[in-house]
Amino acid sequence: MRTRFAPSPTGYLHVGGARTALYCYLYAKNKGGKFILRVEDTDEERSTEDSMRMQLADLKWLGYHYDEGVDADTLKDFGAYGPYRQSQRKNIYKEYADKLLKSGQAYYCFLTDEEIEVQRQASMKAGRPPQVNSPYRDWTLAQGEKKIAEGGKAVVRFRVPDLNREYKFTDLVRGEVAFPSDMVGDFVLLRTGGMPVYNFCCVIDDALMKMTHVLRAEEHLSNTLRQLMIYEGLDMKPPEFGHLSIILGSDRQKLSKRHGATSVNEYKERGYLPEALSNFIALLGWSSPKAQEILSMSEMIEQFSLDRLHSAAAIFDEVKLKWVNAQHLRAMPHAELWQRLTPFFKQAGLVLSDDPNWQDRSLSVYKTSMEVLTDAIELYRPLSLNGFTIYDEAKEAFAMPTTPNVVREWRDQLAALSDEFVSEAQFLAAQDAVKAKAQVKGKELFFPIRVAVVGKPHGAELKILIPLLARKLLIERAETVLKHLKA
RNA sequence: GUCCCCAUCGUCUAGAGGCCUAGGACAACCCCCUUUCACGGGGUAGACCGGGGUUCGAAUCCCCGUGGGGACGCCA
Repeated sequence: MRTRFAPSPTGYLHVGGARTALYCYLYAKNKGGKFILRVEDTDEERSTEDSMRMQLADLKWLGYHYDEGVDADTLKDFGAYGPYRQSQRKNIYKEYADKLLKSGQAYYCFLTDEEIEVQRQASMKAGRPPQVNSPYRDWTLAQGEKKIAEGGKAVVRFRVPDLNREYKFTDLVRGEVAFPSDMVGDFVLLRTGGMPVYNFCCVIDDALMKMTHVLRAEEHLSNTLRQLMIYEGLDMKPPEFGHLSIILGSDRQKLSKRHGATSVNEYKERGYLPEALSNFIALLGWSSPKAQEILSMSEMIEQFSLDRLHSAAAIFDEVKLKWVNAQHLRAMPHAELWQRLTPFFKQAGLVLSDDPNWQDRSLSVYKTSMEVLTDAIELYRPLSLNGFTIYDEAKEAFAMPTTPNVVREWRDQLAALSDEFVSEAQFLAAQDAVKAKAQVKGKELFFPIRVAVVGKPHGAELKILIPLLARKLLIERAETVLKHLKA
């Protein structure tokens, strides 16, 4: 049993593509089969190695490990059926195109774009599907070759058999599907430069790479007819096909840029966990037999089956994605969660304690207020060891005549303690002492202390924050505020 | 235009002729927990696109309509 994901490197990895990859991966792993990655880079204009690198990195981040394909880091092929980049398989396609040419199932066509366009318009007007009717269809191979030798530029077209019949196949997700054979006209196999076209190399590769199950996006459903014709022409056995419904935006249009983030990488940067993204997209068209909503990768592998695939299109709802992410976040061991958080802290310039114990303690406090990893940045900012800034809002507290005295008392209370950290009880006691000694209450008490802790009179609750800040640091901050007051 | 696919709460879905007074999850609303917020717990509201069949019986099967989507490239 072999499945494959075959992206074309013409941009970032889209969440729709990620879901296709995920289903292929889950299915292969569930069946103990192989999952293969093939790069469909036959569009020389749009394909870039950079895109390929990005997509492979995204796939790796998602954790969909393939057994054969192109390595994400070295970009080297691995596996027994390579090369895995179509651009490196041109000679193979040529060989099969020649076979079709020789057997009369394909022919050289010298039609120009303009001529084709005229035909297309005419067909449309006549209420027929816009098909090409090539005058070169009946040329012999020798005639075509002669014209090429004389400098003619030709594509290789498949000669669609004009027997009037239906092509039927059983779609893995849709059941029986039938196409009338006259639905398509003679289509291109090889471009003028000899580069093959999707429908052709897809067939050759799926056959040569011994694919047994092809799961792909719904937009390929009608391509299946052409591919079936090629399989037949080459006397090769087609794999099983399954066409996945597409993912829509909130306006029921195909999910695109204007709906917001569509690329896997964007979700990564926004602080989503790969396992949560996978969990969420899996549920867009598949359901757990146990009606489970939150699943780990291994649970998905275990429970995955084709018969629970849903054939209707689904809308991508970021609100639910967030919820799924929060669930995964909260279920994660603190040490691991901290690791995932680290790059975001670093990027935001926060310097936090490297004491695992402290990290664990802080996560117990903050974990439930985070939905995505990036939420942690603002949560942890007041705890940063390097980042004590006195904000503009603090001037309201500075304007109070009682403030210098309150801050001094606060510092003294801290200095009188001895532990590394100040407990909630100690803080409450210290606050009461300040209140008594400085003879203030309400705003006049809370604002200065708050400013001396977080640099502004508002924000997270002190009794939660204080126990996470080293006493030494609290004293330093109070001193800083005092200096600021004198100036 | 032609062909193909799809159609259950706002959203993701369960549902394979009686188990359906249509179940779950997100979101919404209410209550409880909590000195605030968040988490958590409990509850309320909310859907079978329409019309015809078939059947004792239809969300489930068939037909038509409507709506949505896709394909019709020297893109994939």
